[in-house]
Amino acid sequence: MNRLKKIKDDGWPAGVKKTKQRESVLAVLKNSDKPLSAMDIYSKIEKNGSSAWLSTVYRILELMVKKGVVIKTNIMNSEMAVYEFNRFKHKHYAVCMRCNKIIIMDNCPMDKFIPQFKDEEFSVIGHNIEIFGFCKDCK
Amino acid sequence: MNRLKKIKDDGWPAGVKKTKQRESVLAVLKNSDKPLSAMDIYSKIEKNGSSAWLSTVYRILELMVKKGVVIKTNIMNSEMAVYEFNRFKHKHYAVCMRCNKIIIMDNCPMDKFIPQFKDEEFSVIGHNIEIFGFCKDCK
DNA sequence: ATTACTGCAAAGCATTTGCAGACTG
DNA sequence: CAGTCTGCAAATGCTTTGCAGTAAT
Repeated sequence: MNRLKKIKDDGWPAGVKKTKQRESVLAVLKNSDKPLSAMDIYSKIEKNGSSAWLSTVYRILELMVKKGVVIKTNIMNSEMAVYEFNRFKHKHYAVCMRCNKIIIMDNCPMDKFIPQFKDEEFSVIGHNIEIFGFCKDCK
Repeated sequence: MNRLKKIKDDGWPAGVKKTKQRESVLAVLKNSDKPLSAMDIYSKIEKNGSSAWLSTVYRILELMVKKGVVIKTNIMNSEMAVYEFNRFKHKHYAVCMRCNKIIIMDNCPMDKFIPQFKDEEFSVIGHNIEIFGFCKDCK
């Protein structure tokens, strides 16, 4: 894995110029254990004393997703995408229907599951799973 | 189930006025075996010789979702929501990563699965599952 | 020096909202 | 006839794009 050094040992994607803004975005994502929206990332960068225009944040995120360093998701059909640092760990989230808290699920229902399709052949590459309900504070 | 007659025998939600536009929207959804976007629905209504302004379609969909007659989903993190008539059948979709074809999956990985959470209690209400890969025409 | 990246402004797209007139029960 | 729903227009919120100046290798 990682034989071609697509991602360098320090976690920086190969062939990508280092700039203050890019380092800020990646640092914010590395320091978070929850997925963040572009706006969240923008705010945290400002709070850290740095700066990066919102459109720049979007461009950086798009690049990092393409490089495989960052994962983009839409949680609970929200209109806002969230991004997280790719730690190459397989995981899923449970989302509280009242407070939107995100809880990491430790096991995966797809582990021993063979999907069955109606008529069609289909080669499975991956899956998204999202559980919803109420967290202990909300119910 | 349906003891309180929240949904009438003809499939119309109780206490909801019948209008030309609402009947058109629901008819389009009933006649489709795939989830449709608001725009799809709008186009199909026009094609049928009726009409309903796009914002009206959105308002009707929102109402029908609230009444439990329609299900809203965001497939493959697309920015566009899709809607389907609620046939009260539990199912999941597989989506082709190239042509976006939607294929219905016949079994559900959550059937015999007990989720485990890190630290937190969580009462599960439901789940979304989405499989992605390539359909037989695309690979 | 050359090429790529960012600030900034403005556009884009799906969806929502406000209002006055039209329609349903 | 009272109250709700719709057409229409305009606003919204997230995200993308174009361009000219700035910075990285």
